[in-house]
Amino acid sequence: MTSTRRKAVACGSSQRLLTGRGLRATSQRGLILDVIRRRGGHLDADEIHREARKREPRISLSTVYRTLQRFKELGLIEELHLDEGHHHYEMKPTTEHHHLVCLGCGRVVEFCYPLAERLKKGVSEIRDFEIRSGEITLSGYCPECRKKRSESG
Amino acid sequence: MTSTRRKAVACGSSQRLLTGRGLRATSQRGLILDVIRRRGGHLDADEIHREARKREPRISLSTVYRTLQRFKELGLIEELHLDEGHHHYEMKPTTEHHHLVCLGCGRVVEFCYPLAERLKKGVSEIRDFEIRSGEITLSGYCPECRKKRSESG
DNA sequence: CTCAGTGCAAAAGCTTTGCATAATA
DNA sequence: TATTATGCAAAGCTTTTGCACTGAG
Repeated sequence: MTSTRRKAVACGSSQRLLTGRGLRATSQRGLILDVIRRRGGHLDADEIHREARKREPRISLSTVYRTLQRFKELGLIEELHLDEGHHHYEMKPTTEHHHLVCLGCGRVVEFCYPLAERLKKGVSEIRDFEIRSGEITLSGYCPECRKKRSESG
Repeated sequence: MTSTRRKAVACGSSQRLLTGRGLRATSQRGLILDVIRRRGGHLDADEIHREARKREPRISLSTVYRTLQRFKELGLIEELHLDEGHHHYEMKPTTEHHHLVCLGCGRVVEFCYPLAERLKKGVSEIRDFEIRSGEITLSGYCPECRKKRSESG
C-alpha cells in the first residue's frame, strides 16, 4: 500500500474525476477523456478511437463506445446530434452553447444561448416540464460558402 | 391521352405536388406522403413502412427511404434528430415548431418558437450565416413522470 | 480475491446501393 | 420509347453484445 509502484493508469486529475464518481480509473478511460478534452469540440467515436490509438494502439472501438456511454451518464460529456449517420461528443461545456453547421464546408460554429431559461419564460408547453438538456442545431451557409455558391451557381 | 383509363397512381393533390416539382407521381410516393400527412408527427422510416404496407403490401423499405430522401430535398418533409439511433420525419410544418421529449415515457410535445428570427437578433456568431434550417430538441420529464419518479425513489 | 473493464469477434440496428423489372411521361 | 422508380437482396456503417481474460480496488 505504501509502495511507490506505478501502473499505466489514468493520470492525476482524471483519476480523481473517475474514482470520485464510482468508476474504476483505467488507462483507457483517462486517455479517452484526454483526447476529448484536448481537441475541444465535437469528435465522433471513430475519430476518438483513431486519436487514442496513436497513444495506445491496442485500445478497442468497443471500449471507446462503452466509455462514451459512461461519461455521458455521468454528465462528463455531451452527445450531439449534428447531422445524419452518427453522433458527436464533446466535454460538457461550462457555458451553455449550441451548434451551427455550414452545409457547404461542414465547419461547425458554436454560439451561446441560454435555451431552457428563455423557453421557460416564453413557451407555455414547457413550463411544467423538468428540462434536463436541450440542443439547438442550425444549418446554413457561412459567408465564404455563400460567396462560392453565388459565383458558381 | 384523352382516354379515361386510370392506373394506381398518386391521388389528385399529391400528384400535382410531385410532378410540379420534377418527380414522377407513383402510387408509392402518394401513399407515403399520405401516411406522413395523416399521422401528423414524427414517424420513423420503419413506422412509415409498416403503415404503408397495410395499404400496399408490396411496397419496400428501400422505396420508403429513397422517397423520404427526395421529399426532404424538396422541402416537403423535415427530418428530425430527436434521439439516438435513427431519424424521424414529419410534414414541413406551416408554423415553426420544435420538440420536447419526455425521458420517462417517450412522449413528444411540440412547441412553437421562431428560432432563427430570435437568434439572428441576439447572437453575433450567427449574423453572417444564411440559416436554412434549425432544430431545437429538449429532453426532460413531464409532470406525470416526475411524479412517478419522486414516488418510487 | 473479486468484480468491473477490456479486446476481440460476432451480431444487431438503420440506411444505402446494384441490378433487373416495371411504370411514368 | 427513354428514363425514372421499384423491389429484392446484399452490402455498408455505426453501435451493441457475449465471452474469456486482465487489471483495479
